[in-house]
Amino acid sequence: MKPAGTSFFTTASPEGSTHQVVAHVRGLIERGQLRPGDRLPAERDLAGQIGVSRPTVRAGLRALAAMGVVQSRHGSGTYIPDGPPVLAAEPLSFLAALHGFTHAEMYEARRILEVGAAGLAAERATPDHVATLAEEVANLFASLESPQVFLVHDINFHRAVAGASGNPIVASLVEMVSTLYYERRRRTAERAFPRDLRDAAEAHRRIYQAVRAHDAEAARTAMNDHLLQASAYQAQEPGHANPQADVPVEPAAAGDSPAPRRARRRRESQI
Amino acid sequence: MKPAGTSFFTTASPEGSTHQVVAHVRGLIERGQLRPGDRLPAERDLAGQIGVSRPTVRAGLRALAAMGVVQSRHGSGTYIPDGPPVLAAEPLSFLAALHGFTHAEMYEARRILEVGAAGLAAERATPDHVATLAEEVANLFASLESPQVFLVHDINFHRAVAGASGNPIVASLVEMVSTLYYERRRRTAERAFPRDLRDAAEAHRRIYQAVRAHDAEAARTAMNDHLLQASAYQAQEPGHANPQADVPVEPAAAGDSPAPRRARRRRESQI
DNA sequence: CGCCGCTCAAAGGTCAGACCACTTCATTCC
DNA sequence: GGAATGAAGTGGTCTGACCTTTGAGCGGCG
Repeated sequence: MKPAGTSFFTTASPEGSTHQVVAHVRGLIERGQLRPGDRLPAERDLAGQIGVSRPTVRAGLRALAAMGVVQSRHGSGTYIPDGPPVLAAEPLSFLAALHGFTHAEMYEARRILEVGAAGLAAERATPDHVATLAEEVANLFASLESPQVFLVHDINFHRAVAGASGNPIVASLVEMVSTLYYERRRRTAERAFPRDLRDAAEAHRRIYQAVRAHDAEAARTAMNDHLLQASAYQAQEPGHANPQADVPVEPAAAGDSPAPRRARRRRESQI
Repeated sequence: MKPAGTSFFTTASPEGSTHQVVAHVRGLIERGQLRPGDRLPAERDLAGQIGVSRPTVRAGLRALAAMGVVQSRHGSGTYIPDGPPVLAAEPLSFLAALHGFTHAEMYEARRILEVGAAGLAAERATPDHVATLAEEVANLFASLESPQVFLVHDINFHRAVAGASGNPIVASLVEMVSTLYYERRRRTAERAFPRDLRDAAEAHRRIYQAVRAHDAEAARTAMNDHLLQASAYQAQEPGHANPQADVPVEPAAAGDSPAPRRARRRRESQI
């Protein structure tokens, strides 16, 4: 039996030592010693404070960075992001790739969130919010000739609605889900006809009017109709026109994949 | 190999070397070589494949683990979680701590999601789903005397509704948001009166009936009413009766001398 | 006097090698 | 045949070093 000298009471913590780092940072946040925009102590200092080595600190910070809690700047330090609350979209993106989420499902999730947000926005939008929405509607009508610019204001409008909901959690969720297909929309937007853009602009205007009138039910309906139509429009788009062509190639010849044996098929992927 | 020093464009990657690891794993996932339940190559092998050192691989895997994409088991390997898609709740929890999300906001976000999920469930629930819901309703009525057991079935019921929506993204979001206050509910549940539990069980039964009848509008309304009432019930609860006690005293806390040890006495601010 | 460029400390990023802790499974011994 | 035992294999952590980037201070040049 090897005595293993260093195991006196080192790993006495219930969880991994790296978890201590996350917990420590969490503690700093919860007791208000660390707020958005602040800089964390240097890794070497943090290691001394917590009582672990720097690699362990780095592991914890890496995890926090992946969650979007912190953000490292090479040569400068590690900071807590400033600005409005943001949830990282990458986890959802991975989940989509892993489980083969469909476009329809993503649009549906977005619809639920944005319809709810629109309802809240109608109930609580401040004059400032209303003004922002009005401006973006105007921008939409002003950019019917330029799909790329139109898309920017489209995104801005939906973001503004989420912001007008007054609920930062809802806004974060909307943003996270929306991020998933902005990339895709950027491609389809190029082929949009001005007439379609005009229809979309009109739909946004109806949403805006309902919010301005503080008519929650109308706002919800308008947002729902708008997203249903947008979903249908995207569904008939080419690009992913392989409804059942889900056979993902699988280079069976290559024998360099020793691990997975079974060849179960899964649903269409690609987010 | 590389004599370090001035890179002769070795690191052809635009981003940090650790990002390569994440991208590599993502590639494996997207080309179907890595699916839920599979085990990733060992860290040492992965390091060789990608061409980076093990610490770098570990950093990337740590990030993926924080996102919930992978899951390490000491001594066994790193796996891709099996089962239904799950979004990590920790990022949202940190965001709540950082920006001081209120309970009302969280309940509101949950309400939006679950009301939408209930509507979808009413449209698409299979007989199996309906049966599961019926069973959980029965369990609720059977556990009116035991708040702890009641809570378990309460959670199960809402999870089942989310699952019956047929949309895994919505289910993931519901789960993520719900996780935030299960902890809290566990504490308040202890003080619940049987009469309150009976009311709650009745509310669940109404939701179930609407889903079984495939009446989406009724399901939405029933879920909305239920969550509004639950929110009001929690709002009048004591426990977090420190509305403005979020001033975390002064940092007079003696420095962290050697090791924090078991200082589990942390204040559970919101959550 | 003032602006520009240089220098250097600080901080994050990466690498290398080693050892420990845990799992797993095949072997061996009752 | 079943249980104890041992050896690989794998993630977890540590030590220590070096590089790259950043940013601010400082000195030279105009």
